[in-house]
Amino acid sequence: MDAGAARERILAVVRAIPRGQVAGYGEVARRAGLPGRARLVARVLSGNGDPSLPWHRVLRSDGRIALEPGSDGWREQAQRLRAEGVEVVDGRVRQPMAGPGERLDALLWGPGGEAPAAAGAARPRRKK
DNA sequence: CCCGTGACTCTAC
DNA sequence: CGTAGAGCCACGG
Repeated sequence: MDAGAARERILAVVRAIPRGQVAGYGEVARRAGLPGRARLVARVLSGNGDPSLPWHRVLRSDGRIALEPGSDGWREQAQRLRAEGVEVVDGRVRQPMAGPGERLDALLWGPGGEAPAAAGAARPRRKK
């Protein structure tokens, strides 16, 4: 698929995030059928330009806001989340996270056995 | 065409 | 919990 289609898919997934809930970049990418493109998601959000897009509901895999701490975007994202009832402490969303690969997704999108990220990640190396 | 950059992620220490 | 190292992707110089 071309980049344009991928972008649309990503935007669609982001728009589908329910109010008051959040999702990780990797999770969004996966749900958009683009495993391993978490970075692409970030790129799309950085230059979207759509005011109605709930970009603030997308966080890093560890629940932290991806933007530069203290920056305007950072503050705005935290504020928007709190406005939706999401607990944000020191740029981090309070969530009882499970293990890697499904910290945010499993809890937010349901227990429907999501496959572990394993994308863009360091592949199993055993060195030393 | 090579190289640096970044709203990313994961494994090791 | 924090840092360092290593993949991966799309883009711009």
